[in-house]
Amino acid sequence: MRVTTWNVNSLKVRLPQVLEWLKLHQPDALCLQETKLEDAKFPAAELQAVGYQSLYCGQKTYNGVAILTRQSGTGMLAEVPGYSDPQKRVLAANVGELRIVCLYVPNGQSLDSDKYRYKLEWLAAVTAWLKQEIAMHPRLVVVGDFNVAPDDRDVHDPKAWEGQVLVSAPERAAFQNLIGVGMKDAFRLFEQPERSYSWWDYRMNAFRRKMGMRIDHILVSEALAKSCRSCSIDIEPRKSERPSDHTPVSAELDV
DNA sequence: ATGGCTTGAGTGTCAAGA
Repeated sequence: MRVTTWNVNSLKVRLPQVLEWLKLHQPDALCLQETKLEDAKFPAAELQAVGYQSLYCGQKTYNGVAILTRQSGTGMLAEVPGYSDPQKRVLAANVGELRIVCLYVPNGQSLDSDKYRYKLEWLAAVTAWLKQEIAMHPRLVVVGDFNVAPDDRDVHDPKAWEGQVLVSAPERAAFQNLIGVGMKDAFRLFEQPERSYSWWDYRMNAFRRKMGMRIDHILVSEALAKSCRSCSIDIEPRKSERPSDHTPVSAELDV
């Protein structure tokens, strides 16, 4: 099984690229964030035409998550039980032997923002829920835009970013806490190129200058880690016309 | 220099992203 995560920053704008990418790479599951679409406007027919079924949970303008699969997903859950949140950021489903959780972690804006407090509270709620998920589903894959660069090597200029949102100590601790439910960062199970990032700012030619961050992640449960064959970032879509600022991250699992 | 692009909403120009 191959599982991919991609923050598309508007599925309406990025649909042609998503269709093209699906035809080229044929993952078993493609998890999307920032679809920015109400459910009534989700392009399920266009995706069906290239062989993918859609599970989605969206809203107008902001947020929105989806899981596209070749075989149908079951056991869909679109919110953290007991944590009511009008922002559509969570989607879980069983796909084949896997339980897949797709997350769009709040950005946080800045350390003194209410959005930052929301980010930490949200991560704590999700972590508590994932403890239950992994107990019920040992073959758990948690993917998405985490809006946290776990380590300084995930940041193009750690000095400039020190203490900022995406890298601050409380965010990194929250990320480690989430990992602590029994997950591994699939990307770091393997040798990787220097300066591997999944997001580059649209401004200042950040992509060309390799000024990025690794904030999109695939976490695999410890039970799955030994069957993980690879994890890689595909920077090709970031080179296209009207790219998303994020690029796909994929993992291959022997299941 | 709190900008720099991009998107959505909506038709002005601003919020939000990261």
